[in-house]
Amino acid sequence: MPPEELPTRRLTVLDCAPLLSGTPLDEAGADRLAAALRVLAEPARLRIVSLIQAQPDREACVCHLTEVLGLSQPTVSHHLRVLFESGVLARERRANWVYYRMVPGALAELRQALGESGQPLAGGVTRG
Amino acid sequence: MPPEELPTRRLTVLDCAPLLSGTPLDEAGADRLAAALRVLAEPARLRIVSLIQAQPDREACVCHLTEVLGLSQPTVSHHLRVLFESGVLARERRANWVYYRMVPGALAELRQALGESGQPLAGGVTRG
DNA sequence: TGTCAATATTGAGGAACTTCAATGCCACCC
DNA sequence: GGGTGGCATTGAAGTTCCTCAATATTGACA
Repeated sequence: MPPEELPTRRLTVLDCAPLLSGTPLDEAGADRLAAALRVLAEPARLRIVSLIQAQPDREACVCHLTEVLGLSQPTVSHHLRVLFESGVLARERRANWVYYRMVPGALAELRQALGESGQPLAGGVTRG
Repeated sequence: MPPEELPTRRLTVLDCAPLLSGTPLDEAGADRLAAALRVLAEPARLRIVSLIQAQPDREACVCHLTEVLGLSQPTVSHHLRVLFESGVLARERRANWVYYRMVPGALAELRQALGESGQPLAGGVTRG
């Protein structure tokens, strides 16, 4: 296995119409959006993203995350890989350590796909 | 562990207060948010929400959804149950048919949890 | 070159989930 | 009341996913 870093794959959620727009999702669009949501629909991965954002410099190394999460190092590495390959996190090696940080705009894409489309529905103003 | 500036000794998990300055998710919060995301992280359920929202009157009965989705009736019923019990959909029986429609604000809650522009993953989702 | 620390990968066990056939339940109509 | 149509539930098969032990890989350093 070559020691190269995997290329960052960006989310392609926005190729489909927002969830609450007038045009329904086709099968392919639903599959893509579901895959993007599945990346975050996991407690350990949510905590990883949250922990990274909570750092003063908005980045964290694997050892720190492993310590805080209380999971084994391979498990944390697995989740980081999922987050990296889905385009949520970026990584950079410095000496012995690998630092992960958020990819700007990755979550905003998901929020838009969930219906941030100017539709009046989700504003919560239509109550009673 | 990576080198830190001052103090020289590594902080333990309980000591690392400065590293967690942005109120990261605790375990329970991560579980709740992951459960809420898991409800939508499924192509069939995404299509159901999308199809309902695409109806002129913003509601659909099971038979119509079953027809469009190309899934068996028990499978569609199962997904509708998941969406209903998680608070995404509401249902109402009229004669022989059961109509499902969106619960206003259900998705807005999720979008907020994903970080309404700049505050990612803060706050909580109350539905499990 | 050899050793050590940090991270990645592999493989397996087990839990959770999707799906459908079969069946049960409920409302309507004769 | 009996029959029918629409929907819900049950049970099982197959798949996906999380997790960890074991192992491999990489970079730093003597």
